[in-house]
Amino acid sequence: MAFLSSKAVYGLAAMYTISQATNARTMRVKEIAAMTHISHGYLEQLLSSLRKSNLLISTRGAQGGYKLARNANQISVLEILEALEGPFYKIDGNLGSSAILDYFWSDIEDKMCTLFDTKLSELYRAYQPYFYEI
Amino acid sequence: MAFLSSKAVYGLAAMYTISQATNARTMRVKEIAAMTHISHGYLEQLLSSLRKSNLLISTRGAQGGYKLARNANQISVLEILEALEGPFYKIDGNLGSSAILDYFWSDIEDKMCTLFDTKLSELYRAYQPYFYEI
DNA sequence: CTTATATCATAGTAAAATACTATGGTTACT
DNA sequence: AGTAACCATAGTATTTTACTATGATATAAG
Repeated sequence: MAFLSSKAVYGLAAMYTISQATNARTMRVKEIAAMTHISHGYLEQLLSSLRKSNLLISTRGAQGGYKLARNANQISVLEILEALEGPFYKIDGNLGSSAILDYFWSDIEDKMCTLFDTKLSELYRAYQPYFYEI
Repeated sequence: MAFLSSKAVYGLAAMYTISQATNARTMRVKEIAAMTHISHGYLEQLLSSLRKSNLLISTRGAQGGYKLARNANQISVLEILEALEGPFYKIDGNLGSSAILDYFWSDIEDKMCTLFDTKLSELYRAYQPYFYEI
């Protein structure tokens, strides 16, 4: 049971890569693809979705590319996931439902959102310490 | 983005229904299907998976049916989900990976497991209070 | 003004997963 | 023997996934 598609993992990898660009310079799809090992054509589609969700700004033509639309501390992982896979929801309707289970699932839904409420800028800070423990 | 399939929701609904049976009596698929509004044929498949994962015990023939294999306080929601959808994992391989993001995703994986580490017996107790608040 | 370099938009597609239905077999109580 | 249940497997329409392919459009540089 994969709880995420590669789209989500790719998307976060791309966003993280762009967020690490020096001086917030624009990065070309080709560069991002090389760094993340995501296929160029597919990556273009993902970045396009992220742009349409106002998480990225693009410049066309030579010397063009992508950069973050907002500061990395104002973009959450949840926003990235939802931009690529649509808003979080359990499943359609109240399948096999009972009131108790409806409360349980809606509680899970809330906690899932909380789980992914991490800002792009926090990733490096939060997980960097692990490197020194090994 | 549905973070769960109907299989998981159906499966928990069925397990919860069985757990609520008086005196731990066996319940027929037909009964469970009627109570949960899950198609009889499909439900049979789900219950079969749950039995193969040692969460249910079945009796064949007339007066047969299903009952919990263990006490409801020894069966977690996570076990039910994994019985139906296979073990939790992010996605295959290290797609678009960086060390930072690998740590992030494995952290998420742990937290997801914690999230679903609720026992069947706790569902009623944990969510019952909400009924009095409305 | 042309050319090279980018993104942008859309269509197609193979493979897998989902959510079932259908059919017949096996077991066990009466 | 008959009937009521679970058991096992196969089939299937629909949707999603993870791409590839093609060409259009915009912009900077020469």
